Amino acid sequence: MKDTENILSNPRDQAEEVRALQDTIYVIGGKWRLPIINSICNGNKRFREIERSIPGITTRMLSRELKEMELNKIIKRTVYPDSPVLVAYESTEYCTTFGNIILEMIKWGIEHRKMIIDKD
Amino acid sequence: MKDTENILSNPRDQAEEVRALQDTIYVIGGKWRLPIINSICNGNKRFREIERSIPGITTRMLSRELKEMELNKIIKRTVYPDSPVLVAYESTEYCTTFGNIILEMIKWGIEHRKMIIDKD
DNA sequence: CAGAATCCTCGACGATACTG
DNA sequence: CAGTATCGTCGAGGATTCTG
Repeated sequence: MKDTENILSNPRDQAEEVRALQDTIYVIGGKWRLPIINSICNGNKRFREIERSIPGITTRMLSRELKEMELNKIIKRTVYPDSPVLVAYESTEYCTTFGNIILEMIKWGIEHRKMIIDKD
Repeated sequence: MKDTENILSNPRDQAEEVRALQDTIYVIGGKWRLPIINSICNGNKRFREIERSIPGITTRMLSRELKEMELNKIIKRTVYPDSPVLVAYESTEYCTTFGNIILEMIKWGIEHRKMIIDKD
């Protein structure tokens, strides 16, 4: 099984990797999923709080995404029926599995910004 | 500066992180960027070769993305003017900076698929 | 082989206003 | 506060055909 000429993993592995990559992109695709997950993982719980923590997002998009993410068990939504309606969003275990991806993306974004500045 | 009640980093850091995250999403957003980068980093060089390595992509999208990624110095395009036109795409250093993100996303995708199977 | 040209669809996303 | 309801746009992406 030696294949010194080819550094690459075999075609089957490659095919599996592309699929895995595409699956992931499908799940966390779009502009808002990851920022929302990140915000909630950072401890933001209230709707307006999350909203304010993500530049550019609208209530409509936040509402939509939260709803679907709740269905997919990515987050947990709890209503406390006190006087002023209180709702809290919290991360689930599932939610935390995105941690490394988010970390790497934040790292990249910071490095990228440095690069841009250096170039000017 | 002790703040034992708050595990979170301070608001300024959080704001920077969201921005970084959004920057990254902007750069690698869409269905095709990362799969293409991945394919090229895996050693695929020819147009049809890359195309075949990415399930679902059309020549139109591949063409569009490659063109823009060349402009952004994410990849390098070389034409060898031999008898049958030969073109080779190669990764640049810049291209490799996405490595960790892609790796984490592949990991996640593979784990995710396992989960789905176990649940059935 | 390596694409360009065309035409088209549809859904992600935005803006704004309103509700309990 | 925590959303819902409407309306609208625009561009990512798809399907197909054609070219050197």
